[in-house]
Amino acid sequence: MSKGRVTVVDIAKAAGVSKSTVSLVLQGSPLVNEGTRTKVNATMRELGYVYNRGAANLRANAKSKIIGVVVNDLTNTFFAELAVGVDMVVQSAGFVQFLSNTSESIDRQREVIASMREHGISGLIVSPARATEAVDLKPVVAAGIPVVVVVRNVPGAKVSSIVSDNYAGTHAAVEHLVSLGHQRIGFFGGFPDTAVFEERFNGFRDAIVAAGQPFGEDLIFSSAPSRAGGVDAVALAMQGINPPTAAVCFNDAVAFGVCDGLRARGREPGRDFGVVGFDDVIEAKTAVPALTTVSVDPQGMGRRAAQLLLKQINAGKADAEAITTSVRLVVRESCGAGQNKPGRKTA
Amino acid sequence: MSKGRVTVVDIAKAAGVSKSTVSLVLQGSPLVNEGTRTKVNATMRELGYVYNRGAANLRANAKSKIIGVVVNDLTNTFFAELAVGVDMVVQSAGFVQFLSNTSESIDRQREVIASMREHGISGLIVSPARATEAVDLKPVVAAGIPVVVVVRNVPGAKVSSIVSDNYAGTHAAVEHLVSLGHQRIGFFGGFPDTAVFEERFNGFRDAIVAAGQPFGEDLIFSSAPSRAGGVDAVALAMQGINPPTAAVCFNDAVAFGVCDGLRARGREPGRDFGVVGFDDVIEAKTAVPALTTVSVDPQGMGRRAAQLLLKQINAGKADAEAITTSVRLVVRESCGAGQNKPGRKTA
DNA sequence: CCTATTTGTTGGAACGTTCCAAAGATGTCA
DNA sequence: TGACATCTTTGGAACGTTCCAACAAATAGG
Repeated sequence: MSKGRVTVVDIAKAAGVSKSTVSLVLQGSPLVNEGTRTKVNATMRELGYVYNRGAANLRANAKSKIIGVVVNDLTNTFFAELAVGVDMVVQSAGFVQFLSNTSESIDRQREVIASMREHGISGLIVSPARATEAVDLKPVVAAGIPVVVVVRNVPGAKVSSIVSDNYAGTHAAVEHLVSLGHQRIGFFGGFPDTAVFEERFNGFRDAIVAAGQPFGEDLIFSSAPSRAGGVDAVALAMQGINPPTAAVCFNDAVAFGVCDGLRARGREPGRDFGVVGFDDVIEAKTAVPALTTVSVDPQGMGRRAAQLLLKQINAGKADAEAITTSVRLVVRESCGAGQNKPGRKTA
Repeated sequence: MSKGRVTVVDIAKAAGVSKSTVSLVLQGSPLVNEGTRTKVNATMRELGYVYNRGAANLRANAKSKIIGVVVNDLTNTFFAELAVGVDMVVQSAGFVQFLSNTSESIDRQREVIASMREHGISGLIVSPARATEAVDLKPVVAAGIPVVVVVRNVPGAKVSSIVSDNYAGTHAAVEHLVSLGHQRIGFFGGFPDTAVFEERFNGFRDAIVAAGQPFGEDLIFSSAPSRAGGVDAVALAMQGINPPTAAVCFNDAVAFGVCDGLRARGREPGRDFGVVGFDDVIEAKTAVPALTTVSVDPQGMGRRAAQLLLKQINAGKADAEAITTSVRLVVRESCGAGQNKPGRKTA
């Protein structure tokens, strides 16, 4: 087993050429004679040669073909999809992905980023843990490693970012509910300590005002941004004196929880109460009722992030680029508008 | 930026010692003088030194501290959780995780495994893509790299495996439904082309027979192992002449789909029809009704897999070990047994 | 026949670490 | 004082690759 691995020198010796020639073959150089090439290739196959990228990366200017991906919560479908999107393009560009999960722990995040640097990543995609600050990314960008943050922005960091148009999303959601005749729409779920919350909430508030409806604190039902949180938010909302008739939710998880909570109270989402989510996770279209939601396409976002990163890696230098991806309201059934159902298809 | 990175020699020069001493400090050797150590450490911090693992791994006998993780479908919560479990223990053992998603593509799987080998992983955990054969893992184990397969077994491969006790799981599910008085129980979802299906199905069939109930092909409602598939299975089941009154589902995704399908037909899962899932994904406990299911704890499974792998890595040699993790029926509401639950609604 | 040019091939140095054998200090004992 | 032991430090050789400069052989142009 641990008897020395097969190296280029072994191949060279066996094939009767020099290690330089083997190296040339390895890189598909046009300089080598066709006959030599096939002979070397045959020998490699025969001896079971495995390329040693570590050794190759050692050379001064070598690029490592490793890109680091850090997500804050892999168990959330949204981020898992994001990672899959990244993996797709990264993989087909011949790179490989170092993926780590931080579980929203900023210490963990620091550790994994440090570890990734030691392994010589040539680019980093990170969906930052809560409370991530510019200083956390500073050393990486100082080392000239391109960084792309996704989903959540990091204020003050000179890095590229790809976030969805949160403001426009909730704005559109409110407009739609208003057009269905709702007079009292609440904002359900999430905690007001993140940039994402702020953006989504602002879109909500401005749209309410723009529709000429009264806006007040009593329309906000804060809770954990999870399914369980959605249940809590409904409980909160329904005990009020003048409960809302529709909810714009912080994300799809909350929206599902809101549906659960409504049913537990004998009210059917879509028929008795309008529910709109945010993210368009895969379950959204198969749930009953199918969830009306703001579509974000996490996988596409992952792909875009990876493309942007690869572009920067190849360009050699990384000018910070801030992209907000446009979102789209996907009308299904949970808002109560699903009458004319037959053809609403998503890409 | 790309002006040469800081190396041990730079540190050595700046601190007035030899590179060997710096190396000793790096490894926390007790041989170095306390004063020297602090001076070197200070210099490292000052110059912004980053350890180069690639170079270190180059030495003949070096262990890479990288472990590869390959999953067949990261967008499925089950596997995402599994990956998180692995990450946890791997991370805290000072290793780092190379994670890749194969999307059930065997070609992709071959590629990523090859790529991982080139990066010198010192262990591999894989949840094999469908139709993976022993030969796909052969080169890896031949290279003396410990391999642990999870979730799905690979027949004939001389590697360790951790799979859940599928047979016992569905067996227990049936027993429970029988104890609730069901006389006609169906097996919903999944395609009979995988070992997992076979095991779960066998547990189901044997339990039906053991309960003295008639077993026939008309109790099987095959479909995609997804939420959408669950809806299809219900459609299939309900058009029969003598439809079942309860379902043991291939997995939780199917079970959720079955609930959706039932509702779409005006029947309430838990009250009018018993539903039992398999996996116990996170959503299972918060769904309405909460899903009765066979708990597999994917995260725990990931942790165990990682522990086993690390053990083998440290032991130097890997004796194949086949572990089946025990499962547990978690009784919630969807089976109709939740009578004594405080919040239960009847009409 | 001599010089260029093209086509393949090649040794050796370099990359950043670890590890070994050995060497300087310093102290201890007889 | 000499012989040892202990503590700390140190050059240099590896590890498996890439790349450069050089070279051999064959072809072409004058």
